[in-house]
Amino acid sequence: MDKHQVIAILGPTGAGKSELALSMAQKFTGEVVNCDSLQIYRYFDIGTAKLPQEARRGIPHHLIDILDPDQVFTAGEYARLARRVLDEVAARTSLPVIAGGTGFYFRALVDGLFPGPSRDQGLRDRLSARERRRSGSVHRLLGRLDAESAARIHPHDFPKVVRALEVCLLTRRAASELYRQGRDALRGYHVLKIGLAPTRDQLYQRLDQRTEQMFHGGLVEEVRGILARGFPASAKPFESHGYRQAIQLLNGELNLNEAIFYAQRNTRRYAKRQMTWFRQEQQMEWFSGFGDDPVTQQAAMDRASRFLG
RNA sequence: GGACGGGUGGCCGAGUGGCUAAUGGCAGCAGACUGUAAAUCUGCCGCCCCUUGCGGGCUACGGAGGUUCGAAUCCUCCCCCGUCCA
Repeated sequence: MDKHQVIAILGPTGAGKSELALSMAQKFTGEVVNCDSLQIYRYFDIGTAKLPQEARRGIPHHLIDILDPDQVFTAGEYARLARRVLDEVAARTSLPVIAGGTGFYFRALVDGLFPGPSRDQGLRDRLSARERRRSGSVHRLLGRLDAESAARIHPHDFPKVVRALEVCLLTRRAASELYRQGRDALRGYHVLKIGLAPTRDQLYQRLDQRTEQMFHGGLVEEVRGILARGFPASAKPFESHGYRQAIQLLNGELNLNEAIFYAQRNTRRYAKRQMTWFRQEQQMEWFSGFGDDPVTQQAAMDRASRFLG
């Protein structure tokens, strides 16, 4: 059975994924499929380093600007949408080029999630209330229902404790047991995973610069505009580095220098986490350097050619 | 010249006789991650040693002495920094 081909450009933020993906799509008549959990949102442009429409050289970009900032979105949701996009792109014999740094979304797309229930806000509210009453009680409850998950998840990691418990309560089975049933992996595609790995010093330097530029280039105004549209400061995407500090700046909790400092720091930490994540990703083909560097780009292009050829 | 305040591990900064290799933050390193993941969480972080568990050794709180069973913590002198008075 013949499979379609997909190229994925992965790596830490600021590594030049968007640029490389764009070049790839252009060269191999492809279309870019976003795999970034924040570029999914409308109006979040500057802080997410979203490629402006004018810079896309006419190449179609998918899964960007498809959600309002107050809409709840999940990895499962992403996987469903992305798979549909992949099928559509492939159907018109175009090459899907996935680009993004959200490793979890990418894994949900390619490896799949376990067949479990969706999130249940009501249940979560109740669990949160319970936790507030007695700290640690939710983890203890998980221990009774699913000792294996409880042992694996740190008691302090509340979000993960809640999800495991949610699965247990909704399915009346242990989450760890359900995990063993496997994941619904992507079928019908060969995926070439290209990882961008610039040196850390250079990456951090670029990130620091970029972050500062965001603040001088309208990030705060962008945030003000989003709020003016009626979206609450409590919206999920505002919890991300850069945006969080912009909100705090607007609230007078930070001055500009502090906001930049914290945004830079958190961005660096994020990049580090991404590297940790992608290091564990199977079958990655790593390229040193930035995706917008001609040498790196050429090397990646050559690899892609062999993959497609 | 005089009066105060201060010199602590890469940085900031607690600590004011033993429980202190020394709270905490920053920086750094490593890791986890199965439906809000740019989120959330964990570990290491003076040096060396059996990679053996709360193990052992060495060097550490400006410098040099001293008091003490024991000092980053007390005393003396010296050096440096800051503020003020001259």
